[in-house]
Amino acid sequence: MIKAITGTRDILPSDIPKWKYLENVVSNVFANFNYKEIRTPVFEETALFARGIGEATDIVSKEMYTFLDRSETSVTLKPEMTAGVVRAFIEHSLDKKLSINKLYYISPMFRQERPQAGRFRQFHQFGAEALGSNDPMLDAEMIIMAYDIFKQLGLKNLIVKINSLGVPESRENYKLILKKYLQNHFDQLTQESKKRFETNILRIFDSKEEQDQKIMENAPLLIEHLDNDSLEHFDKVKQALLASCIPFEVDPKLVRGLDYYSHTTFEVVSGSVGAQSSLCGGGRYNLLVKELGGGDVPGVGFAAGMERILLACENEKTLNLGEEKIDLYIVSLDKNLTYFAFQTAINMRRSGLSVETDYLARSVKAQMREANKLNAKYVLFIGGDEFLKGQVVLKNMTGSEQNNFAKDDLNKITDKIRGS
RNA sequence: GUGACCAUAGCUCAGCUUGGUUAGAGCAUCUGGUUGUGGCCCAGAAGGUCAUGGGUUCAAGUCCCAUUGGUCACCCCA
Repeated sequence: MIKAITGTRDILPSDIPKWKYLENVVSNVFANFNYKEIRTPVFEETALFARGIGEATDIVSKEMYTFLDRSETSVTLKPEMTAGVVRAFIEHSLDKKLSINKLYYISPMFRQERPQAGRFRQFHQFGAEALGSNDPMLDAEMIIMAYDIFKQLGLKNLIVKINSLGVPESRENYKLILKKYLQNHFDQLTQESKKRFETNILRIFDSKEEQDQKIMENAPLLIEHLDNDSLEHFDKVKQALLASCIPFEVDPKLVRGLDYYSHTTFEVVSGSVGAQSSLCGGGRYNLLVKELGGGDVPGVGFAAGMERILLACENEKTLNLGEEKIDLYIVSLDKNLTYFAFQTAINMRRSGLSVETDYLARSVKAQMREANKLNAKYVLFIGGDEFLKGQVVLKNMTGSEQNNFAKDDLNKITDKIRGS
C-alpha cells in the first residue's frame, strides 16, 4: 500500500470544518485591518531563499526540499512565505502602485525536518507582510492581528514575547561585546554552543542546556546596547501594545532564526501544545527588499503555524463547530421511482438547497437511517398511494410532522423548507 | 541528522509478563425487528496473511534479530 510521505498528512472531510473555520477567522481579521490576500507559487528558484533567508540558517542549510527540474534549474518548495512575497512585490513593482502594501497569505509550506507534535514536513501557515513603512505602529499591528486571531479562536494560555534586535550597526557592536564576555567562559559552553559562537553567536541565548544558561544569565544583553533610534522604535511598539490591551513580556533572549530581521521581533507561544509551542513568529526586516534586488523598502511581518493553532484549539476545546446538516433527503418508496427521485434532487439542488438521495436501491429503513445520519432537516417521500394521486410527502425530521404537496410543485416544497 | 518508545479489525484497545485448540471487545459499517418512516433499543452479518522478513521452539500475536512505518523529544522552527 502506498502511504502519504513522512511528515505529510491528509486533511479528511471530517477535518475540513475546523480548517474552514480557522481560515474564515483569519481572512476576516485581515480584511478588517485592510490586508489584501496574495498567492505566490509553491516553488521558487532556490537562490531566492538562499539569499532571502540566509545561507547559514538551519532552514536553508538543512531543511529545504530542493531539486533540479528538467531544465537543470535548482528549485525549492517554499519553506516560508516572506521571500516569495517580497520577490512578487519587487517583480510587479507594487511599491509604485501603492505607497504601503499590506498583504496576507494562507498557504502550505515545506521543510524536511523530523516530524513531531505540531511539526510536519508539509504544514500550513497564514501570515502578513506590510511593506513600505518603518512606522512602529505596523510592528504593533502585526502582533495585535495575531493576538486577535488567537483570541477569536478562544485560545487562552498564551504568552506574547517581544524583543528588539536593533539595527545591524548596533547589533554588530553588541556581538563584539558578547564575544568578549563569552571568550572568558568559552570552556564551560556546550559543544553545540561552541559551534554557535562561530556561526550565530546570538543563538546561544536559545540553548536549553543548563550549563549554557548559567553563563548566559550574566551575559550582556543586546537590548542594553541598542542605539537611541532603535530604543525609541521599540518603546513605541510597546506603548501601542499596551494601548491595545495586548499583554506581553520583553524577552531580551528572543532571537529569531532568520537572518533578515532587524528591530522588533516577536513570538506568541502556547502552553497547550507540545514542545513546539511557538504559534507564530515575526518581526521587522528593513533590509530584505534591498537584499533581494528591490528598492530601499522597509517591511514587517509574521507567520503562524495552522496545525499548531488547531492543536491548541483541540487541547483547549475551544471550537464547538455545529453539526453539518443538509436541507433535504429524498426517499424512494418504490424502486422504480428512483429516477424521479434523482431528477427531483437535481432540481431542488439547482434551486439552492443541499439535497441527498439514495444511489444504492436501499430499503426505506436504510434510507431513513441515512437521512438521520446526514442530519437532514426534511425528508421527501416519493411513491405509494400519495404518488398515485400526484402527491409527495414532506416530513420535518425534528418535529416529525408531515405535509403533502403536489409532486410537480417543487417551489412550494422549497419555500416550506426555506421557511423553517 | 541523534535518541527513546510503539506497531493486533475502519477507529480505540484487550490478549504478550507465565508461548499451547477456530485471535476478542466497544464504537463505526451493513442487514433485519411485517405491508411505506430515522434517532433509542434488540437480533444478526461482514471485517484481521496480529506491520514486513528472518530466527528460536514440537508449537510464536506472544520470545530474539533486522527492516519499514508511526509517536514523542533533541537540533531548529510556525
